[in-house]
Amino acid sequence: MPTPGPTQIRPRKQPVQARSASTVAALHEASIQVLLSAGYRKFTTTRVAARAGVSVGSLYQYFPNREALIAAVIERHLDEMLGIVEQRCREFRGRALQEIVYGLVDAVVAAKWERIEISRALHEPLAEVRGAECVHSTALKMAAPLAEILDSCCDATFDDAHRLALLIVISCSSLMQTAIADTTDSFDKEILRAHMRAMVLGYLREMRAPMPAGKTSSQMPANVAPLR
Amino acid sequence: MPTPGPTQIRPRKQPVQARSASTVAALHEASIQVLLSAGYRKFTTTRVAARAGVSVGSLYQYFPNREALIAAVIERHLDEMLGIVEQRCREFRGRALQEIVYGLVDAVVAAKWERIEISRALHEPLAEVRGAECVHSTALKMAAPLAEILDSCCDATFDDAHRLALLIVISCSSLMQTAIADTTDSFDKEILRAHMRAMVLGYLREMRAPMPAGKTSSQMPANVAPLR
DNA sequence: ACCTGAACACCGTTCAAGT
DNA sequence: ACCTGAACACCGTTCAAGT
Repeated sequence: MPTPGPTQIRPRKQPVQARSASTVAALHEASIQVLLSAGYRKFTTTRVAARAGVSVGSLYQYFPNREALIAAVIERHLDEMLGIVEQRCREFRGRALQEIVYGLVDAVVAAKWERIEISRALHEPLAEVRGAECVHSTALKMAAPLAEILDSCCDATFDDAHRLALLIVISCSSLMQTAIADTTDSFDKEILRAHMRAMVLGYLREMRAPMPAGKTSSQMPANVAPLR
Repeated sequence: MPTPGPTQIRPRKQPVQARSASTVAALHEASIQVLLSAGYRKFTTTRVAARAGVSVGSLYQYFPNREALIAAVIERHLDEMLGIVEQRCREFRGRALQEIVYGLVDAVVAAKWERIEISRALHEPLAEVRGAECVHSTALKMAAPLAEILDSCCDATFDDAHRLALLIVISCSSLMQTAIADTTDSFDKEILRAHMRAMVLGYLREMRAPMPAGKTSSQMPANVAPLR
């Protein structure tokens, strides 16, 4: 007999029929709606199921528990942010350090503010176990292209670019998240953008390795065509 | 009759007899023990009350709800961190920028790591509404002495030191919190300390105002006696 | 293959009854 | 003044019964 093991932590069945696929889609959509309209405190399996127009039992057929449900929303959101970073990293490849930093910071801040409602609603679950895992794995995925673009930079060199990249990603993410969650609005978008630019640039300038031959410092951004 | 209003959101009575004072102390202690031994997921009013050796009813006589209970632990922890910052700010008054930054970063990182267990356990509640409020008000309280020491710096000048200070506090706090909550240990204490030094120093160098007459740049730390 | 909803265990909070 | 603990409402999760 094939794998008679207990049904324990299996990530639940995948939808195979049409109606079940639409059930999953409805649950996804309902999750976001409940989050936006009621907030995480009222993010209840019964409430989400009701909003999706299905029974709780159906919900548990596709999501093993409440955390997995919220994790789905988190993952979608973080994947969007990852996409922005990856795209901008391709665009700014080979440019000067300041251009790279400004371009990336601006893109990320803009993207985050476009999703400010959902970002706010996700603040609490992001700190829970499952959410923190998603955050960490996304940070690792973002650090890769960022490390690459740092290495491609035409006017600076770094030792251990990957570690620098990871720290920048974590630092900027947590800063933006805290700023967005702050209901007193101590930092608006423009102020945060300006300070994040200075913080990342200042950090990288502090950390850059002595220039080797072949890279020219303090020059015009070399005429390297951006990738594709 | 004096204030016949409803008993709604009153922060509960203060202990006036000896036994009730000890009940509050026991609840405080039990909260920390439950948090450390069972984690926030199992931080239950019934569990805390049982651990403290009192009934749930007693708990609700002094804490209006579960959030207020965890908030008490959060506040104590953040107050300790605030104390460290205030003390170090007094010690490093008038020193050079790099000395100030290194001294403060080192002190804060060391203090946080001495409380790493409770810091980890508090990661989730820190993101909840009540916790975020505590974090924000503590950040404001920390920014004040930090702004002052930045203004006292003997080899750099800043416009709007308070805003810089607030952003540094928020940035460093959230970075440390994320690093500590990370169970995969991507950043150990020493690495984080080194990077935080560079990040804060780089940021401030990027943000410093042009030197006015009267402050000397790139000098030995002027022989200014630290306060008291 | 998928859906339903009653049922169970557990938790936050209250309140009448005690000392 | 303070404590107790049963009671209530609500939530996460399961599972026998359906189509």
